Amino acid sequence: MYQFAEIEKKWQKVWQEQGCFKVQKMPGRMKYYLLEMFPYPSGKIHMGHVRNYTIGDVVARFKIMQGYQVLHPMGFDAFGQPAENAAIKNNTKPDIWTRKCIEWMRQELKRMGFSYDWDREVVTCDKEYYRWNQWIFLKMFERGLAYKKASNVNWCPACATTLANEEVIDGGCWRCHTKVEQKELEQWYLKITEYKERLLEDLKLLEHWPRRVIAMQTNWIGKSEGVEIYFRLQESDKVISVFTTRVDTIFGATYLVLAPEHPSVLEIIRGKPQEREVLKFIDKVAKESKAIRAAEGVKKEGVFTGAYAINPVNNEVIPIWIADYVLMEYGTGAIMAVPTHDQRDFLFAKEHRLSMRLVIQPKEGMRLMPETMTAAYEGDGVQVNSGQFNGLPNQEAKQKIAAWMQNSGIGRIKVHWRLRDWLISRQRYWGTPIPIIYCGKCGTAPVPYEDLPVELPKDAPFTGEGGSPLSKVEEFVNTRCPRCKGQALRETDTMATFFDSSWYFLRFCSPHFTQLPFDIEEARYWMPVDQYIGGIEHAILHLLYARFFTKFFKDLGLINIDEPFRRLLTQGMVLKDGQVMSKSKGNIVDPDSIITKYGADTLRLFILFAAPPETELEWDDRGIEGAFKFLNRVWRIRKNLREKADLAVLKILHRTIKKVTEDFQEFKFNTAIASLMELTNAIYQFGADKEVFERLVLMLAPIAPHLCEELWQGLGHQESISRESWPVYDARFLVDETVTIVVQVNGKVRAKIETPRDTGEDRLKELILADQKIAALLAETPPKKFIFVPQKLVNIVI
RNA sequence: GGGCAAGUGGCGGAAUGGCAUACGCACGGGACUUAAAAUCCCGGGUCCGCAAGGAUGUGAGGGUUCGACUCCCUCCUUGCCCACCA
Repeated sequence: MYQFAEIEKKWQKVWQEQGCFKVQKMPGRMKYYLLEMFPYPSGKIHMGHVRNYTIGDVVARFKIMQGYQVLHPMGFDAFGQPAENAAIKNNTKPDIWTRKCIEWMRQELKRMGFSYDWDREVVTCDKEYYRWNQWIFLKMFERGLAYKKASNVNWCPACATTLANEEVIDGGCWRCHTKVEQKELEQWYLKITEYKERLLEDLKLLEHWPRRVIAMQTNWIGKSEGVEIYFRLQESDKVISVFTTRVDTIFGATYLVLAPEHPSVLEIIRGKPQEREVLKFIDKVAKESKAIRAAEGVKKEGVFTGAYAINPVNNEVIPIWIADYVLMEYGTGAIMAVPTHDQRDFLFAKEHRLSMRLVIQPKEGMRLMPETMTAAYEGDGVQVNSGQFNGLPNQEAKQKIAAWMQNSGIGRIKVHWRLRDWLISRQRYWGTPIPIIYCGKCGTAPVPYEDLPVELPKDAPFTGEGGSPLSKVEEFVNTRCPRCKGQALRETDTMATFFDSSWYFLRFCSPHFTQLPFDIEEARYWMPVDQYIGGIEHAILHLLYARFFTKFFKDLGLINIDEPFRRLLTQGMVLKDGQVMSKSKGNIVDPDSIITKYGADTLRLFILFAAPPETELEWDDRGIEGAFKFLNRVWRIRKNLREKADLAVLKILHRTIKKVTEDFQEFKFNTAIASLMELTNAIYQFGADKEVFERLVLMLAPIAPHLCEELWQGLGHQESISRESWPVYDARFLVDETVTIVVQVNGKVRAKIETPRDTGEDRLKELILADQKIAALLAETPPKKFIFVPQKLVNIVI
């Protein structure tokens, strides 16, 4: 058994003392920026971190050996609510608690042997970092991209703070799952919608992103093309606009439905007999939160308003209803209902006995009739009951109707987006103060750049409930107006922490730069990130925000790239007994205890070997034993080297170099390790000389760096193995003089014959027919056809 | 309801049009040992057979092909994301 504890400690010290992984830009040399999503400093690393960072570390070390300048930094996403909660619980301060956690985590990361340039560490709660959050905010404010508005916002009562749309999951808070309420508040927003076209369009540039992440972002941005249609009221000139993506069904609109919150509702019902009933219904819906409205799903309640509108395409008079299934947040808050071709409208119409008209007849199958339909027909077909558009395929009619409506002024072709502006105000203490001052005389004023940072006070009386903690710190709140120098008040909300992580990858390029968020020259060299690695849970929020910030920096002229992350790898989760490791399930395996028992190299090896990076990984205590056994097996080779290696082993060696190099490039670590194991098995069978063994050690080094450093030194080398060149294969060893030809009869393997490589088809045929087994099979039924796959296979059809 | 993945031995997984189950775990056998552990070597899809060998086999059913885990169609199951989105 090799002494992993000693060896690992020894080499970690050497790496640190020699500054092995410090990196500087070197113009003219190929760079490689490898980034793993930085952690929230919870205090302990978990297997998810181990997996994420091990994958990254292997790639970083591999690229260094291939001769790249590799930027591989690490930092801490240190602001956020858990620090406040922990501080309350442990009767300490978020600052102290966070710094202690960072200290522990840094030690654990070092114990894993990761090749970070620790000189570049970035901690977001340092004022040298968050001052640039404030700087960025002010730049956005100047350009109208940061603005304050009052609106109904998502409010988590447990966290006592607002939430972005992106942070509401199934109607609950993304962090504590408490039911989210709606609250009218004045809050700061970032105008991400200004960038919606580019955020959508540039997804096309991301060829090396997982398709599903692209799909999720596309979905989230939610572009839909349709027509806004103007319906005039029967009794006045007032107009109700509706948005539809199915303008081909406009002739089938038999009523309108407004959201209960629609601003026109009160006017429409005024003085009507239905007024009282409608008000009652609105009141009832208002009490229900959005989450409940969505959750109850199928139930579609509504009432008639007593008013009528005119369908502009055929001047038909149709009733106006209000219903809870129409949402004010989407479209215009009003819809045209086409019960025959929309399932929700169909259910509602059946329930309230509203009329239906078929306008699209399927091309094949039964002819539909509204009276006998049991569900809406949402597929394609041919227009009927649609005036001059009758007989057209509906997809074609869609284009023509839209153009016609636009020309006659009864509608307008319009694009609707689902993406909303990003709410960044948080009523919490542990975050970046928003650099804004309110003056009674001058109004809202940005903090002058020279006054940055607006420092977060060390002390604030926070309890986790009621209002922004900073509002209670008088020396923070009270200030002077930058314009009139009179008494003024500071903004007391802090920024959402997703702001911090939206540009940290740029800060890593020049972490100590004092003139700007980052040094333009450094960023020009290092950016974009060549490979980004992290969890799928950030597929929307973080990655969308980071893309937004990058485009903003481009507009500021600070960088000249459109997208921050060239390639993205989303690693799978680590499971135990088929479930995600979690405290509540009690199935956590602590990386620390594994390192103590087997060493970091074994842990690294196992986590790469057990599954491909993108799939879920099932933790297996016995599997880790196997990984440990393999490393010991490699360790023992050093004592049994021969003078000269067997040709068989050389062939396998060169095949392995080819395979491992290719696999590393594609992040197929599990199969790369499998071939290293095969090579090891071959060495046990045939023996190896020093050169063969050295190349095995070089290939294993990115995976098990400590063990390989020790072996490398033992083989007589002075330099760290991490700076050695990656081995190259010699193609001459890959070619054999003879090949094994698989002989199939009707697709079934019946024989294998060994022949010289260059055997011609005629000669091969002779050899095959001479084979006893094949001859026996062909005796009864003569062959119809021979199919030759050169140097591989022959299939005989009989 | 929409979108995207995935389904292969007892288990993790390999093979993406050409020998299904590489590599590892677990299991069985052997060597070494007084013995055990460790180590080294060998064997394992399933069914029939002492064996040689044969049949069968990648969620189910169909198709394309000389040949399909791989491509196409239908269905089932599981996971993830979005969702009264008009």
